[in-house]
Amino acid sequence: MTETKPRRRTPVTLTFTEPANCSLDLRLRILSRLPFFKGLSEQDLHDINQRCIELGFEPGQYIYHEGDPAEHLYVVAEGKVRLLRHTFGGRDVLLDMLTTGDFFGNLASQGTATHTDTAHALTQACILSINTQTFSQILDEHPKLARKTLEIMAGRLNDANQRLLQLSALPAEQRITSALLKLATKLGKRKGALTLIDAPLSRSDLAEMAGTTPETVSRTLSQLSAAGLIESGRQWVAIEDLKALEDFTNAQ
Amino acid sequence: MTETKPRRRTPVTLTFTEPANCSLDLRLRILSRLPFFKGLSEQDLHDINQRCIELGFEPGQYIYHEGDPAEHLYVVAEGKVRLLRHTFGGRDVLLDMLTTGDFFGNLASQGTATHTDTAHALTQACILSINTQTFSQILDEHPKLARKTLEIMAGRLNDANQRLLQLSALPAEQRITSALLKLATKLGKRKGALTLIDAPLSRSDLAEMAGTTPETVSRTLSQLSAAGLIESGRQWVAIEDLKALEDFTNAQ
DNA sequence: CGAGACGTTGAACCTATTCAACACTGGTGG
DNA sequence: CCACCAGTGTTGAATAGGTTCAACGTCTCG
Repeated sequence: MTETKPRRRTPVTLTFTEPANCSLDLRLRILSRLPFFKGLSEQDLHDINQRCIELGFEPGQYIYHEGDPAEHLYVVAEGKVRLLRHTFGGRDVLLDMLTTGDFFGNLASQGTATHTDTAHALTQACILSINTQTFSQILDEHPKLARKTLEIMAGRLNDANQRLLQLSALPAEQRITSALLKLATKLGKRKGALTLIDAPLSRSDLAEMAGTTPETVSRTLSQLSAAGLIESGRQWVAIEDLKALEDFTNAQ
Repeated sequence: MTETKPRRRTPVTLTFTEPANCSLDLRLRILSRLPFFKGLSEQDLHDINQRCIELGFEPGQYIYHEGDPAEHLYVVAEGKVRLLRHTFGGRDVLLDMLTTGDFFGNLASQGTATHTDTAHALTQACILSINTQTFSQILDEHPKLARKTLEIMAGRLNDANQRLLQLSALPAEQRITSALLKLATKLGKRKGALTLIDAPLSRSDLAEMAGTTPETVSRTLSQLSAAGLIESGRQWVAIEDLKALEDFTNAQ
């Protein structure tokens, strides 16, 4: 197991099971699998399904931009979506990496609203779209879903706060390993002894997550590789030893 | 108007109108004034009021600590509350400064949960406390309140994300002015031409908000004072020219 | 009045950024 | 099919911004 011999081609999954346009029936199956809608009855799901529009995106396409009018809630049915925000200086900050079952967009705010961030398809993606007002009605009709949504939002706020803590207190190295762990938890896929982060992931992406520069990420990953904690190549990172990386991140 | 002559004593309001224990009736009046409960009927408010316990805190007292079991939702009836998180290195990060009408604590998560942050009374404070389960029921009964809560959480997540952006992209100086503006919006009180941040506010508090050190805050405030943008003294800051400070923060 | 917390300022140091040069990969067009 | 080229990644050296450490001044409260 010599980590000095990285794979040639990316080990990241790039296949896509659904065609761009799914049938109502297929969508219903997708919906029923989403953790977000878990606990709802068949009837409820069918009801919600009929109120969705479904969109297909190619890698690199934008779903919406910061400042666009925000009239929809989106749910990832398949694929990965980058949620980011632009700085004045042209740099980007990666707020979240969304995968199957995650929602984004405008939840339920009244009146005219604009998107406060940008959604960007990282891979080919199938996205369900619900009008904000319609979703508001659905929430009113399903207190269970409302509470679930609230819990998810509370969880995201907690994550954001934790990241604030790290940005203001931890050195770059530990912010990077922390980002890796977060991604591994969310997108991790076992590949033998390794845990592969199953999304195309550049040094810049990691830099935007950890609040640093691609150069610093590159240097840090080199060190981590040398220490036998990770393996990485062009557009991919895999973790050798999750436990060791956690210990490293929480050290001090 | 010579800003080289700071006030001797703090101009911050330290009076407290309510005694430690308020009557049910008085509490009802407080509740009806809270923006959080706006739009609910008299009957609903009365109903909620009866399910609240009310607590009094002295300045410096802790309401709960990170890691404590989280069984309650709290609402600030009066006073200021600091919401913070500890780092491993002993440093603190100030997540939010709460004032009348703001809620904090555990919203509605199922099962046993622990607090992920620490709540600390900055001034004398009157806090209403509702059992998490009870509040869950209230949310189910009042979809309007549920949606309002969801909107507030969405707003806080947005704030946190904006702060993440600033921490990773802006220099310390602009993060500090940004923190000042945020505080001025939330706790600002007109004092003639000045906008006073109406809470006891040390250099350390600002440092914990802006992700920097008390020394850097001190240096920066000195510069801002010299530039005629703010006035400050021991435990207080007032803004001379809000517009100019905004321009400064958003420059570049 | 004295003690301790808070605030200011200076100087040395250090981490991470910036700028730059170069290497590798993969896809495209001749 | 191969050569080229743009995007991506690596590494080095100089730089700058902020932290850290330290000393001192000032305010507040008991």
